[in-house]
Amino acid sequence: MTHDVMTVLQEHGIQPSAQRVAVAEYVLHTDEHPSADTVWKEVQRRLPQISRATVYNTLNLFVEKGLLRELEFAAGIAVFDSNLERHHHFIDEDSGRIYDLPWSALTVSHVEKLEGYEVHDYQVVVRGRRAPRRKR
Amino acid sequence: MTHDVMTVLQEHGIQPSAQRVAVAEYVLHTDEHPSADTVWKEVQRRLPQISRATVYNTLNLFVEKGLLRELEFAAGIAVFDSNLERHHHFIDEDSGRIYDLPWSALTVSHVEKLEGYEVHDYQVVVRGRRAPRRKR
DNA sequence: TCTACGTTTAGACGAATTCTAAACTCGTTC
DNA sequence: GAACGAGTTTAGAATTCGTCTAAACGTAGA
Repeated sequence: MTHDVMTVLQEHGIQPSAQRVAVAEYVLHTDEHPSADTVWKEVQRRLPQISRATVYNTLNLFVEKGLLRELEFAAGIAVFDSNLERHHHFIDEDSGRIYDLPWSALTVSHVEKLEGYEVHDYQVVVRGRRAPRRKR
Repeated sequence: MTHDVMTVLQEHGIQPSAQRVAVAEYVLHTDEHPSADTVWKEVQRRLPQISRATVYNTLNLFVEKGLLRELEFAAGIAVFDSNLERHHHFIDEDSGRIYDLPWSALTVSHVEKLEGYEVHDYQVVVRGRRAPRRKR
């Protein structure tokens, strides 16, 4: 298991220190979606002396190296929307800006009958770049 | 314009103070999706003495009164995902927990040919409740 | 005018995250 | 094997976003 993780790190060009292995071990073997602080607390149970900064650095490194993804829609700050109609969202990867997409622009199938889930609402989050020279 | 906004506030049962009008004016007439702090900074340009707490209170009041929506996917904390395969997400409204939905569970149509946008990635974000008594 | 209630304010507070500078590790060179 | 240097980790300070508090303020109605 530990060995696996070391290989994965190396394959991504990450020097496998003890701390990084411990973080990777936790983060790659959970199907939860832990926050950075949760990762810190969990990893501390195995490696009590690990510092918070290391965990944050490591997670950011993993994201940078493609080992992990930061959840696209976890913006980190509260964002407000004066458009009360249902609509989807487009996130510009360059600027981080969020644009509205009309509800009718996209269609999602099967969403109401998801097995095991009671659906109250949904939307599509699209990421990319606003194409140049097009009227808005 | 100011008059418009005052009417809107009153229609939502909000006492229209100078500060609230200024916030409403900015927030209802932008198609950006400003963060609370951005709103504060913008409104300060018109009303330099306005305090941060007022802006936050006002925004929350507007959300409560249905004038504004807080963006559903702004989780407030960075969350990481070790599942690098494409997948959708389900957010449990009770617990705030995030679950993965297999990519094949949902289909989105028209997304690749969105006019004016260069699409790199997309996903569906579903909110609701996990249905009781179902195997995961 | 007086009262009462709602509103605004500055600043303290707290949580999440980043920054900084020093200390540590470890492989390489002399 | 001592000295070096690059990379890594550390504690704690700093920053940022957001909430809370208590006092001051404003204003509508008796």
